Amino acid sequence: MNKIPLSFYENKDVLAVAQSLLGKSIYTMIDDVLTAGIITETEAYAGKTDKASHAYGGRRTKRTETMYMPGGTSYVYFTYGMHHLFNIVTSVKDDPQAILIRGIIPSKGIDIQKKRRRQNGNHLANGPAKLCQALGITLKQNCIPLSGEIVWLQDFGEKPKQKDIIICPRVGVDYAGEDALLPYRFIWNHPDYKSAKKPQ
DNA sequence: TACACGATTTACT
DNA sequence: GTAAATCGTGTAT
Repeated sequence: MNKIPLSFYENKDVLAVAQSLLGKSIYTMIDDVLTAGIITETEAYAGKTDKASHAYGGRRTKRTETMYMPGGTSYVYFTYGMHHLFNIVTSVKDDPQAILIRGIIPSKGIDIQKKRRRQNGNHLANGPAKLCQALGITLKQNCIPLSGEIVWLQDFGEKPKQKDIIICPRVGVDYAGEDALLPYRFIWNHPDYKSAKKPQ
């Protein structure tokens, strides 16, 4: 059923994985409901040396401990007092790299996603907290393997052409100083996807 | 214990 | 364009 194996996430090149996630489908089976979407926007967080990363400097806390898990583990965290953000841990155990999923095109269970979001159209899941709400992701899905039956990715061979990939700096990481300028954000310039935060 | 703030979204001027 | 919403987490007392 095309499920992506854990070995895919064990790649130490987080930028390569972040870019190759564009076009993959993310599935969730939460509250007995199946929902899915095609990944159209990602951001890489490059571990201990990346000032924008929660694990910068090798920081280990109760929250960041998930980032030190082996590649293919989900990292969900809660922020702004109301939003959940979904990440995929990559690389090997104790190398805290992760990829933030920033946008999807809903593809399965769209009515459910609209109901969860109480929204329609292209505002449904074009942001990292929006897609968590649409897919039903909360802290309950933190630190679980993406090889299971709750959250997983599938590959149908769909992927953007190189010319349709926009690479630009990450969003909302001004606190990271010069690292805020790194080109670690990848957007699929797809006709059915309009990022809520356009580059430039 | 206390406090400042966030890998955001939404509503409002 | 700006501001409010809202609380877990990290770091300092």
